[in-house]
Amino acid sequence: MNKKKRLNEIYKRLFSYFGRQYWWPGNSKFEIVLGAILTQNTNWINVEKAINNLKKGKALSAKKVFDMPIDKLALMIKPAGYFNLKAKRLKNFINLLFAEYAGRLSALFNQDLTALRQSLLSVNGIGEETADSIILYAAGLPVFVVDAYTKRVFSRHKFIAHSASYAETQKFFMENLSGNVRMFNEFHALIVRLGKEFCLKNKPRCGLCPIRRKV
DNA sequence: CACCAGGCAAGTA
DNA sequence: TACTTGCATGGT
Repeated sequence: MNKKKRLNEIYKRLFSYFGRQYWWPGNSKFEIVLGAILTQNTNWINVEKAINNLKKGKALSAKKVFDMPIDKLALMIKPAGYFNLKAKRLKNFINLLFAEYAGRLSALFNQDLTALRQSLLSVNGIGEETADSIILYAAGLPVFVVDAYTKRVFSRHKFIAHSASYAETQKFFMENLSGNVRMFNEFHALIVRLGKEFCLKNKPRCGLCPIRRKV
């Protein structure tokens, strides 16, 4: 079986096993954008605590975050880790949103995928994965999100080179998956679900744990 | 105790 | 271009 068929078969099996993942968790596009920045190298449980702090403080809106002093913002998102850094990153994004898009996500998202990606990447603190997460899960445009699990699993299973870059990995998925936004959404979520639940804890042949063991 | 979690940018060679 | 390091809380 060729790579393309195998890749689509893997998606089918993951979906059959785990079912729909209902990503991105969150009740608004703004919450998704914040979550995307807050979850950088951080457990989602900790991100939820940070978002709950903002909810409890009735601060979960672009305007509220824009008006909030950065020190106060940092304190509220503390459970998400790297809180000083992430407070800056949130501010960087919000400042662009107000400077260029009148504080409206709908205005930011009202451009083609390439232009939107460039806009997001221009923010200090938004890299490729965060940008693509926002594009796919908040703007609903077709881009495949690549994360550490994706590279780890699919390089160890020889779909891509171990040295594959973000762009190369993304290209492989987007050129070989038969589906579109719906499938990109579910596939990335399923890969994360797989990583969360099925790492074999450093056993040989585990394609999920971060430590590379000889097989 | 060690190690990791849905990265990113800045510094170094 | 290709590493290395700082950032930080909370769970296992």
